[in-house]
Amino acid sequence: MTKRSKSGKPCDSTPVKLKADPTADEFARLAWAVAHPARVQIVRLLINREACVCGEIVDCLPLAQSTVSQHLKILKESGLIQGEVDGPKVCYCINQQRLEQLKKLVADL
Amino acid sequence: MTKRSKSGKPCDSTPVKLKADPTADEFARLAWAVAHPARVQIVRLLINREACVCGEIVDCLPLAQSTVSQHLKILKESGLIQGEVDGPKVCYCINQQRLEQLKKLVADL
DNA sequence: ATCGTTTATCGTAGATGCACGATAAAGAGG
DNA sequence: CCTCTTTATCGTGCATCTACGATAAACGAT
Repeated sequence: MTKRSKSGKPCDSTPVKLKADPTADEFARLAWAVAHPARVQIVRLLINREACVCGEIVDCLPLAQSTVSQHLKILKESGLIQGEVDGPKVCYCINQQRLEQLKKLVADL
Repeated sequence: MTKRSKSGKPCDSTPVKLKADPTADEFARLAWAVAHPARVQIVRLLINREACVCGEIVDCLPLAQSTVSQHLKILKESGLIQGEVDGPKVCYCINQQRLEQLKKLVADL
């Protein structure tokens, strides 16, 4: 039942159910954040600092302002980006730490 | 005239919309494939075990066989895994090339 | 205070995802 | 032939995503 170091079988058929893996959940959460073309483009825009204010991002995408705002909210909830209020505008930027976490999770696959 | 004239052709700047980015679409496609905890676990399982028949994967997850089969189908359609028929069973394995593509896309963010 | 700008949220409609059980399809073996 | 095993697919219910326009909220400027 516990981990065993069998040395013979190439395909160990230990019938162990994978428990709810917090790492898998976190992975899925981050992956899901960038699982839409618009969100990928937003993330890239912010990484390259080609845009940061919400309005600029809206102008770069062929989507309505409300739709972009929804995508920004999803990205913000995932932790990948964060917004800072600047007067009536909101300036978004990448959360580098979170981005690195995503990169590490994928690289360690 | 709150809106920019569209009937006439002023030389005013058209906002630079991002063209449909095939890379972003591809990125989103691959990210979507691993945007669910069960699929993350399946991918990890296949990476660590080299190959597994469908039944073993089902035994490892707290999901119905039909549900697992759906997840396998999604992963297969993304190209991340591939299945090989072996008698009545189907042996799944990672598509290393596709996995590397995902890693590169994320690493190059 | 009022106006104009900027952004978030609401409400809605259609599409899709996810889970399950039931059933079909394919092959091995008696 | 029939039966068992294994996997894929079907059908369904429920939830969520995605898109939009309309509206609210926050803020600077007049």
